Order: sequence, then structure tokens, then C-alpha cells
Amino acid sequence: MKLPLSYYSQQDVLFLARDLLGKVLFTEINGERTAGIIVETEAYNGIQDKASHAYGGRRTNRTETLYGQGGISYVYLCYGIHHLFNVVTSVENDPHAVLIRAVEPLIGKEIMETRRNIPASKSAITSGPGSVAKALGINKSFNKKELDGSEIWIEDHGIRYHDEEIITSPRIGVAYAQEDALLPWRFFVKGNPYVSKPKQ
DNA sequence: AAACGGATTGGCT
DNA sequence: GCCAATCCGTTTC
Repeated sequence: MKLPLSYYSQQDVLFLARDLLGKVLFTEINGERTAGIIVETEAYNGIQDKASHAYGGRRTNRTETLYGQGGISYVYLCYGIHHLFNVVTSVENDPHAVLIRAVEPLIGKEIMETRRNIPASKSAITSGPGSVAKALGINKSFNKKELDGSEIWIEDHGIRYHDEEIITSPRIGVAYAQEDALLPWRFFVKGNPYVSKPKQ
């Protein structure tokens, strides 16, 4: 049921960003299980990608996680407030990652409501990367965790989207990446209400 | 040593 | 629509 770690060693991060749509992301914290269907992702393509934290081969305490073997989580703090969850992919020393930007709640909706303090009837509950992490209880303690463990993992429930149901667009909030900001490396499910709605 | 700005969100105008 | 919240790696003095 859980995707094996070998799934994440695929070296084409664009393929995986698209393939992760429809997969189900789980967390279990103190016996509280929550899960959501991934409906929006972005690919961050290693040392050649100006939008990546690992651009130019940068290695810091924060980015060290990205250089690990595919199949671990990369969680960092954005704007000092929001935890953003990424799936590290490819092989060791090839710092590729997929940012999970939105999920459709599947299991543990009441727990998500408590964590987010908004009703599950509102799509904002898991829309946007900061909201996903908060709803699933993901914080910095999840950084570098293997994605086939008992606290966080991803399952294949056989949900498949046709090509025409998947939209690609430029990534969000990466204007600083200059020409790389225009690359169509964001993937989302057409019409899904949980897909984030940036102001751009 | 200090300033800057970001893979964002939600509350107030 | 605007803006504050507020941590941390990077840049600049």
C-alpha cells in the first residue's frame, strides 16, 4: 500500500511531480491519522534551477536534506511562520524535490478542522502549501523523515487523472528566479476546489 | 554585525 | 486589496 522508497529515486523530478497527483499523503501523530489526495505540486529541479534552495550547489544546514537519497521529507520554515512540505526525489547528491501545494481531505477531517480552526466545508482547509502542512500536523520535526515510516507516508489508491485533467503552469511566488520563474513546473488537477488560488 | 527578503497566509480596510 | 507576522540563510557594511 505504501509507496516504496524506490519510487522516489526516479531521476526525472517533472515526471514525479505529475505522477504524485492522485497519490494519498498520510500522517499519524499520537494515534491521530489524517490523509489527503495530492492535487497540486511543483517541481524544484536541483542545482540548475534558480528557484531551488539548492541552486548552484548551495549546501547549508537547511538545504542538506535536499542532497539525501530520494524518499525523505524536506520541511522548512517560510516567512518565519509557515512550514512547507516537500518530497525529496532522485539519488543522493542530486537535490531534486516536489513541493506539495494542495491536497483534498480524505481521512481525519475533524482533526484537520481542529488544527486549522476552520470548518472542513471550506476548501481553504488544505489549499496552499502552508495550509497543507498545518492540516496534516507537519512541522520541522518531520524534516528528513523517510516516507515509508509510521509517521508520514504516501499511498497509491489507484486514483488516476487523464492528461487533459492535469494543468501545468509557472510556479507560484518564484519571481526572484528570473527566467526560471516562467518554466511550467507547477501541476494541478483541473477544477479541483482545493487547488490554491494565488493572486498573480 | 546588521539588514534583507522569501516556494505564505489571514485579518482588517 | 494591503499588510503584518517573524525565522533564517544570504548579502552587505
